[in-house]
Amino acid sequence: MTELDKNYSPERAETTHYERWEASGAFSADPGSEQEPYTIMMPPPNVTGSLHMGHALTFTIQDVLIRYHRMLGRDTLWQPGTDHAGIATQMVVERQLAEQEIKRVDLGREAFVEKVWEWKERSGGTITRQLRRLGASPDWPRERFTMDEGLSNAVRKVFIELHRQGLIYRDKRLVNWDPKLHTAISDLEVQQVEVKGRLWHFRYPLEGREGEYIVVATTRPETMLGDSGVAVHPEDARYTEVVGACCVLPLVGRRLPIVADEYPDLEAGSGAVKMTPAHDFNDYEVGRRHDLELINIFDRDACLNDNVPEKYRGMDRYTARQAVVEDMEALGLVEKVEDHVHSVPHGDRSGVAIEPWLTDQWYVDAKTLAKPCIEAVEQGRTAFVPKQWENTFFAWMRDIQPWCISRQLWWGHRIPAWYAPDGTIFVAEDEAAALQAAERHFGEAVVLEQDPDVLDTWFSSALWPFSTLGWPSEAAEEQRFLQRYYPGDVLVTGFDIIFFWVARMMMMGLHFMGEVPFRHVYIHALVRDQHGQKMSKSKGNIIDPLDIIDEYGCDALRFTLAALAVPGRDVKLDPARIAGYRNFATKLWNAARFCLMNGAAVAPDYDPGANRQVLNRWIVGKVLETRRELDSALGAYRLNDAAALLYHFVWNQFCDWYIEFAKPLLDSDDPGAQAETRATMGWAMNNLLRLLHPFMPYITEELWARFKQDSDGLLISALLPDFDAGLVDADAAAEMDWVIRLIGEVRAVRSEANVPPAAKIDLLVKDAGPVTGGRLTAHASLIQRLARTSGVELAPGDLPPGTVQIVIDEATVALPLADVIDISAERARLEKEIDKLAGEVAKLEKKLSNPQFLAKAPPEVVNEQKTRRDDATATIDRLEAALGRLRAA
RNA sequence: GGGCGGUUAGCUCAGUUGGUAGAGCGCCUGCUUUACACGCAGGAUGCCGGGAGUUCGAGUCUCUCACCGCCCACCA
Repeated sequence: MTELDKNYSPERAETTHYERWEASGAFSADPGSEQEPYTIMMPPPNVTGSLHMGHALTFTIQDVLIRYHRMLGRDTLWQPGTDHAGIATQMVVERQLAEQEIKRVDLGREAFVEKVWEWKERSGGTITRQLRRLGASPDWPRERFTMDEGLSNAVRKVFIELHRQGLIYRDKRLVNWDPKLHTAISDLEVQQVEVKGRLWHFRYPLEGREGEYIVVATTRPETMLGDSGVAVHPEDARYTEVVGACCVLPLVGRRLPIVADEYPDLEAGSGAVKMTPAHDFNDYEVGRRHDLELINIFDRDACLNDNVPEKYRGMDRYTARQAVVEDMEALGLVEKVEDHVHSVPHGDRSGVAIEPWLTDQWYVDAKTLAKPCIEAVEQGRTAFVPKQWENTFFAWMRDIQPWCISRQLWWGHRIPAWYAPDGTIFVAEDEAAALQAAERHFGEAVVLEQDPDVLDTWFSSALWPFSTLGWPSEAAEEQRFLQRYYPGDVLVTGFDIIFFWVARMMMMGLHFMGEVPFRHVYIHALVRDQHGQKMSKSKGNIIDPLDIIDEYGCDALRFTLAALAVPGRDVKLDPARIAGYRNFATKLWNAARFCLMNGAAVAPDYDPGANRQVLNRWIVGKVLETRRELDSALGAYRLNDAAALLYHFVWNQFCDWYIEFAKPLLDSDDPGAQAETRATMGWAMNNLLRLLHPFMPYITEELWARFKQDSDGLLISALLPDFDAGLVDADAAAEMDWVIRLIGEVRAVRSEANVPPAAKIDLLVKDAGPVTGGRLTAHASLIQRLARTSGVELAPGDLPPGTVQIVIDEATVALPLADVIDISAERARLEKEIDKLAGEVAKLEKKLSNPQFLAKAPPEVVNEQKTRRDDATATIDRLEAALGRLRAA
């Protein structure tokens, strides 16, 4: 056996095992397998991305689940890939070009897209390389990119189909326009930002009534240049008289009808609202009801266009705001100005205020597609974990708005629509098909122009669960793949993209595959810093997972994230915790080192059921029980419970007790016991490594080579041990628990009574409980070693006076310490213990004397309380007796 | 305005069907106990945010109040 170094070195393990895993084919799904498949669709990170803590959490969770199911023998598919991330990627490349003073428009569309592809080839692999550093084990040969040919086919096919079904349509309506990026964005890409602004109260002169005004309030004075009406509430007595009349728009001179509409709030502002239907979503609706004119006053940069008086043309919206206010003031038409805090919609990518703008865009009829999704979740065909997210999902889906899917960008899936000179639209697979359709339509060939826009990135992501599996290819192999791996078992993701992505995958999956895309949606939380602050560059509190891996090792990071991944709660990442789990890795390493130093190894003919030593029978049962508890924790996506379980088993059972107890047996001159213990220890380590592997793949793989049987390959491909109830020995467990308690008590006495550490003492045991007769002698060496005693014997008769006594259930153990210790300290210890128990007895007595309790509580609970009281009372008696004997000294 | 989550040991947090309050880190006291000081042994610390209710019994269920956080909508 090779000696191990004193400490585990993560770098070495992390640089050797990944390639071996990958080369072994362990990551790959096997469609020919007899085993049941287990599928996770990896949420494709942005191709521009680099690994942050949120990624580390989500991919660790997924990798734990995948490795665990792989070790259950399932045929696992973890489908990896990246997202082309339309706006994000286009911005990255534009920024790089800007450094060379090249502009996108100068390059032209084709050349620019070519540049983006070049960038992708050069730099797009960062995130997947970093995923490898995290130890993630997806099926890399199946890696997909949302702009791959196959996935692009899927996008076109879906677009064409939905269009044919009337579920995709072109419409002219107000959109969220990003004046910096020059594109429409969806409602979800809009962030509300609190802004300290002002509320200007303007006087609009009433037509034909000298000196009379209607006062309107606005936060955006510049939009008045596009006003086409004023609205008041029909029940607003202040204005009944002017409804139907007109006022005159200052600076412009336009006549504005005053209309009555339910929209204005009687309480707010002046009660009268200026209407700018072309630049405000609410005004747009009011305008439609009252046939108000739509006056578009902005160009695509949100600068004023020719529909405003000459002096304002070309100004940007903020300059215009100032100019309008000044001019209104000059006219004496500003009634008052108030400070006003309100939210202003901003583009989440550009960070500038979005402008509602009237344009032609493509929309998905989300309302229709959402219906089956709502039903599917109601019926539990897809279940959210934790369940409370279903409410969020329902709320959004039930009130869903049309989804604007066209983007005025160059990087993305070009919309498969062509326009004839007369505006007729032909949606088709490609230009040739469109031309053909046009020719049929017009009876002659016409020139077509393709829609210049691309699709929202989330459109292609919505197809991910089936487009990555080969849909819509008719090829037999891909059909079989799709059949086998759709729907997936679980989707693991953060709550922030439930709407962006989860909902849309549900829509597309149900519509095109006729079945939900996944059975479970496991929603994990955000990773925050140790004080609960969101990590952000501006706060400077970012913890980079790669730095953590360098400092503590990948396994420590993974184990930490798993241990903190409580369903439904945010993850607060405390570096002290990571160090703690790094220590855990070291502990495991040294336990293994001890095993090796003592010749522990898996013996080919070893049968755990044939163990004769109680200690060995005990640990075998414990290992298997741990396996079973691991199942129930992971089955409920409780990775934190699973991690805690393994941590405590390894440290507080295996290391603290089993290894310590094994020492005398390993030193023993009974060759049978020695051999059995070596073999059991090897078996236990072998299985512990399996249980830990999903969480700590590197260190376990590193150690595996030393604890596996020759025929075993890599740990990643090993199976978890089978649970066998026959190997769980309850008697052995009771016996070992008793011995552990005894040692604990002796240690406590020694410590509290200030017995010098080097002093060896004798133990006399009366009524040794489960450890009867010769069994006590069998454990004597364990007890001696761990409690630092010189001998352990059964007391022939009554316990002698002048001894310190320990009470464990029915047993009393005497330590002849009277001359070594501080008697008063010992007396205090016993009295304290008696007090504690007396308090408990009092509480139990009160409960047990309550007739209501006796009548209504279930009998087993009553009995339990009685037993507890009786035990405590008996223990008090023995403690009192011990106290008496101490006094007699 | 609508909804969700949180408030448990000094800190960060577990506590799944109501039935003796837990972990990690930190703290205190000991320890060259030949796997491990990234260690070992022992110890202290909680009216489980306030109030009310249901129940034989509430950290756990209901209502309410307070504070913190998040999501959605709106903000003329």
